[in-house]
This record gives sequence, C-alpha cells and structure tokens, in this order.
Amino acid sequence: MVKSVSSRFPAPVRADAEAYLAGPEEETTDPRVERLVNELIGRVADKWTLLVLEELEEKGTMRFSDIGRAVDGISQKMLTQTLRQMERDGLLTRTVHPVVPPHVDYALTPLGNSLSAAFCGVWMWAERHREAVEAARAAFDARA
Amino acid sequence: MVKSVSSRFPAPVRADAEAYLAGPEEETTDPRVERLVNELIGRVADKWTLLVLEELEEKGTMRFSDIGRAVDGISQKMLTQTLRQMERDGLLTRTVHPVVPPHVDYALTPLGNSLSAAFCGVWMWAERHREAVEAARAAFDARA
DNA sequence: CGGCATCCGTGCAGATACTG
DNA sequence: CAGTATCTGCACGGATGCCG
Repeated sequence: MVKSVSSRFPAPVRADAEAYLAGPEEETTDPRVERLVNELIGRVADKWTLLVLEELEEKGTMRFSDIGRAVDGISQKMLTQTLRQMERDGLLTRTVHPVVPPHVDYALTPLGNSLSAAFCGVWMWAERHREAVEAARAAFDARA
Repeated sequence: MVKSVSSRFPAPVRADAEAYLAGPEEETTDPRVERLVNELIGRVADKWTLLVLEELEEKGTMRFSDIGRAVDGISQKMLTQTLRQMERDGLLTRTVHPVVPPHVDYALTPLGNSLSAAFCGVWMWAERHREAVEAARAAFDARA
C-alpha cells in the first residue's frame, strides 16, 4: 500500500531511532507496531470494505449478488476483491453450497462484528456532523 | 471520488425507489443522505487524513514540515492536498504568520477533535486485534 | 519555509467477455 | 450464479523545479 522507500521528508532528529531495541513491549511508541497498525487501518478503512461490513452487519448472511446490489456503485471485480481480502483478514466467512446454480454465502465472523462495532462511532460522527462539514465546505469555497 | 454512473449491479427490485419522496426525515434509510454519509466516510477515512489527524490530536499545533516529518512516507504534495481538504472540511485551521521565513501553523478544530475521538475505537480495535488478523492471514495463505 | 506547477510512470478500477 | 481473465485508461501519487 505504501512505498515509503522514496524521498520523504528529512528526519534529522529521529530521537526514537533505536528505541525499539530497548523496550520490547512499549506498544504505543514502537515504530514497527505503529507501522503495522497504520497499515491495518489503511487496509480496513477502505471504502468498499466499510460498506460491505455495514451491509453484512445489518443483514446477517448475504449472497454475492445481494451484496453487489446493496452496495451502491461497486463493480463485480471490486466486490470479489474486497470479499477476498476481508476473508483473508478473518473478517468474514465464505460458504460455498455445491448446488447448481452456485450459491455462496457471506457472513461476518466475531472479528468482523467487532470491527463493525468499532466503526460505529465513525458512522455516528458522519451522520451527526454531515451538515457541519457541508457548511464548512461552502464557506471555504466562498472565500476562494 | 466515486463515478458510480457506470454499469453497477442490476437493481431489479428497488423497493425504496421513491421512498425519499414520502418521508422527509427518515435519516437512516434515505438513499440520498446515505450516499452523502458514505461519501463523507470515504473522504475522511483516507489514509493520510487519519494519520495527520492522529498526529495533530496528540501534538496540538504543528507546522507544515513538522507534520511531514511525523507522518511516515507522505510526500509534500499529498500533505498539502490532505491539509487543504481537511481545512475545507472544517477539520483544522491553517494560520499563516507573515514573517520570513514563512511560518504556518495547523491545529484541529473542535470538529476535527470530535472526528479523532470517533476514530479512537478503530485504533483500539486495530491494536487489539492486530495479531488475530495476522494469524487469519497466515492461515488463509497456508490453505492457498 | 511552505507551498504551487509541471511532468510522468504505474497501479487501480471499470468494461467486457468467457466459464464451471 | 459466482466468479475468472484480459484489456484499457486515467487518476493518483512521486519527483523535480520554481517562487513569495
């Protein structure tokens, strides 16, 4: 997701440069853990992932095309990709019923449910402050 | 951010097709509001936005290049872009001190702080379940 | 110092077609 | 139905150079 081998900002005073060699369990400041957490957030805060997550949370179990119809604007390709990633991350289970025509069910795991719960605050924020953000945008655009 | 004019999934049974004409304040199901909220989440759940948000939350006020140094891997271009968007959305204030060399301070607004708080649950989730996700990935990859 | 303008590569995502 | 495979483009993001 991130290259970060590139010419980023100079870091002349990297005080915690080798701090991770000393403290083995300083969770919040260990740069390696921080990077992993950042990466995980970036992965999981993906737009389609969020929408699929919410849809499954409220509907329980859904078929492939049900999700595709419920999530506005997603393509089959992105849906497949998103579902695979989420399955890989342990967020949902994929159950194939060997019948014709094929029938595949998706459902959240407890881990997926917990993530959904964690995002609850963000959804509430978005709903509560939607108008404030729109107003801020209008004001900003008016100045420019 | 989303085209969505494209050939998405067919929606043969769109029961709530004109529901938004009837109920004026059915917040949770109004498709227009839902779209706006989704768009807002997509905007705000951006990777760089999240990282800048966290950095400003913990440091208070920061200068342009301070943020650039604190956020690992971000380029000047992306930083400028992210900061502009956040300013436009009312998440932070940009204060230019007219001295030479230029001095520009960035700080979160109350709205920005509230967003940061809303994401708190997600950060905690990521820290708490990081290992579970890694284990799930390993298991998934082993099967394939 | 804190940008903005420009060029440019590539990776993501859409469209389309095909299959078990 | 639930995918895979392939082609394509274009937008995102990196690198560089210049300016107030």
